Amino acid sequence: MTTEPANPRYRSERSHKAILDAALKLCLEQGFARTSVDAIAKEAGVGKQTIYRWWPSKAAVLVEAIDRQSAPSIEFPDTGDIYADLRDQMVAVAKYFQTTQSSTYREVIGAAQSDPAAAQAILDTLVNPRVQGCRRRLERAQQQGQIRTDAVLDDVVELIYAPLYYRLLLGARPNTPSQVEDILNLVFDGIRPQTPNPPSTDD
Amino acid sequence: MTTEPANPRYRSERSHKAILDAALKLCLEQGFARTSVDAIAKEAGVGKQTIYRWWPSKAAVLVEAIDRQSAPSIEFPDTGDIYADLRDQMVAVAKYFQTTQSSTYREVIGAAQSDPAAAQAILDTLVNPRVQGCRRRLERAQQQGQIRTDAVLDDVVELIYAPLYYRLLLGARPNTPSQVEDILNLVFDGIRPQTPNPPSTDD
Amino acid sequence: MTTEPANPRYRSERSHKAILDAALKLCLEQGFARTSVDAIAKEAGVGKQTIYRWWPSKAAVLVEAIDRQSAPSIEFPDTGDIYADLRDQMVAVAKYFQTTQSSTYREVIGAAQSDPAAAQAILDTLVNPRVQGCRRRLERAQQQGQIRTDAVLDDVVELIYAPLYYRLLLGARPNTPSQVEDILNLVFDGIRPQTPNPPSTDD
Amino acid sequence: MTTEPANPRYRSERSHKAILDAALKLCLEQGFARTSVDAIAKEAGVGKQTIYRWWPSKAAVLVEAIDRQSAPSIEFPDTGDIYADLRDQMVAVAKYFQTTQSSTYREVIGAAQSDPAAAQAILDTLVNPRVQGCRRRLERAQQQGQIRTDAVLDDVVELIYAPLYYRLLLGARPNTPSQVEDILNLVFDGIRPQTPNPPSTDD
DNA sequence: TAATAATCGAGACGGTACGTCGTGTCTTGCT
DNA sequence: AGCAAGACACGACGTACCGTCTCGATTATTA
Repeated sequence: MTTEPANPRYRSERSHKAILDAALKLCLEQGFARTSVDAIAKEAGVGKQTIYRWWPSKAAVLVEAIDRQSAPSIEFPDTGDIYADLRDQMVAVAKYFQTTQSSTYREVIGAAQSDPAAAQAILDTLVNPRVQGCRRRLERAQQQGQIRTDAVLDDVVELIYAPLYYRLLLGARPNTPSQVEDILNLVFDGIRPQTPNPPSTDD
Repeated sequence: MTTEPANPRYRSERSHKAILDAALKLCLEQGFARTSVDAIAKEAGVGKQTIYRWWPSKAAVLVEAIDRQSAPSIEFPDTGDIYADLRDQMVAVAKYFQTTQSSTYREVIGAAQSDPAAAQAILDTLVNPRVQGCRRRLERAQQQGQIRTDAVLDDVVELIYAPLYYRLLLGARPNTPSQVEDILNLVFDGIRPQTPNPPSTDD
Repeated sequence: MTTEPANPRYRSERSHKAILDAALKLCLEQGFARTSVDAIAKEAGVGKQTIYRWWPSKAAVLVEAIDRQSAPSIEFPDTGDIYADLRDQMVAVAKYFQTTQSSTYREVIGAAQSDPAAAQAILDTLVNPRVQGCRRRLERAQQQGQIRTDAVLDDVVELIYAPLYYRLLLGARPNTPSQVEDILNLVFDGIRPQTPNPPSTDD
Repeated sequence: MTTEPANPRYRSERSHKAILDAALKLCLEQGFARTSVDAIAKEAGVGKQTIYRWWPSKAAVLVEAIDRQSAPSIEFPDTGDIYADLRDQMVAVAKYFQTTQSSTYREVIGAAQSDPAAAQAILDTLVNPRVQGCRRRLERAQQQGQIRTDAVLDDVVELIYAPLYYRLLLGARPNTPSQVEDILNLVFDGIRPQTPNPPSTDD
């Protein structure tokens, strides 16, 4: 795990799990900001020192907890239809971003703005693995001719995920499935007017 | 600012400005998280009460301070070329997001993840005015036929701004001018392969 | 009060008193060592900071509290009979040293062994005023010819008080009134054998 | 030492000594209060458990360590002149009480105010053996007519030692050889005015 | 011009949480 | 099998801030 020290000489597996569970539970109940390390320790039946021994901060605990919780759903689908796969994945993310649970993720990203180590942990543990999954799926699609060959895929990944995070973190508009689809259509077809030159075009 | 009262009488004007200046200065020097209300009050030569009289939180102070600082650059350019205008504006934003000053903005957005009132202030004061400026510019471009008529402009605005915020807040990659241009090209042309020949589907 | 800072710009008299009362109460109930600053603060309905603002340590709080409690009994009696006065005072001290309350005093002296500031406060606040009272009484007695003129009174004071503290702090034997009287007789008459016959010294 | 088990087998002898040495060394360097059991264990190259196996507390360790250190000087001199012997012994104690090493002893007595077991160990191990030595010397002197026959020797011992401890633990005045002698003269001759002439009473 | 009222600086207040240290017990794995 | 090394639950430490509440001094208005 990213946020662990190099040398877990030995750690109590029971305590480890109890800490992650307690952290998630309390954040769900009262929010990340209102959840103190003391409270996590008490809820987990653990000494505060044990938390500080294995994680550098409250945020780091929750990065690992969130990761463990969401690890199963990490794989990107591949049905052969890149549009459908992207849509399904984005809708799944959008739905998660609408849940109460994701508030914890949101607040952890917020805390990471003042905590470079936490920011790095988020990237390494939560964001990049999923981004890479998306990228690999895009690569296959590009090889199959479903995506322009000149598209820089790292940019494409960002273009797809960025609106979801924008809405999550700025809160201007909620992440709804229909808007996800609107965004995806724009990403596929662009905003340039349909080429006025005679030989053209889709709808 | 949203939370200001009707009658800032007496000595208030001087204090008001001193608070905003002190807040920006301290955040620049040591970051938002390490800047306490006490410290702002002391730096501004002001009683703590005076700060709480006008703003509900430290974040709210900085929303106003950042707004005052960036107010001049709020207008969206209109040279007639929507691509060039978007590129110039995005590059300007990207450059700002690379500065040290923007760290304060970044941290304030972070704090807002646990502070709905601050989140609303950010939207109302900092984000929405600029978003609306962008939207109005896009409307003119759409009327001039530079953008597809079926594009939903609110979505387009998000698609343009989201990657900038994504990089600001997730920190995966820096906001460089060249990447801004790559993104903009994707937004304009989409990722779907060119289909010059009318009858087509891939696979 | 000795242990207060020079500049009590203003302090809440209510809190001040509540802290001293709470400290004495908790020490009486569970002993000085088992009484934490947190507990005193909670019992007094006071913030911990308020304690640390006015006293450098838990021991300093209790020095002041004990002083306030015992201030009334500070005066040394003067009936004209120095022996009787010393006996009465010593017996009073011995009785106090046998009470549960004095355990707090005892433990505070114990803590002062590792805390020079507390040691000084004990001397200045609790010990020296009483020692001076005793000394002044001895001076009057010496002038009245009830005490040898060549006796160094500072030493006499110590000789009188020391056995009381010795028993208090070493705990070899309890401070009983009868032993007090034995000691006092020794102090008055010395241990040298009576030498009524003019020519005498033992080898 | 009181708390030692019956069978210190295996590697224990080396560890036992290392613990006592480490404890004394650390207390000398940084004081008893700032010396933790962990630190002693580390310094001695010993597991913490090994310390707790043999002693009930840090104070108990130091009682034994101090005892071992001062055991050689336990015997009371007997030159035949009780005054000279007492003076020599008291001066020796006074000198020791002025050394840095005695700070450890002082602090251990301090800690014992909140630790009855330690208090008992101090009495049994350090104080009573020396007190008994003094008492036995006084007995001989009394039999030789150098001390009043009606003097209760247990009280006399206390009267002699108490001022030394009073100064050690209260710290009002330092333990100097000359003051020791003043005290001793008072103990021998008392404070009552000389009444050499048969017919006499004070005022 | 003096008296009165308001506004503010300074900072004390009751609290909560922090991250560290020390305690005495328990666990692991080396020797 | 015995021990060092140190993880563990626990509890206290002293500090930093929070947001509220005095307290006086200074200012502005009214008498």
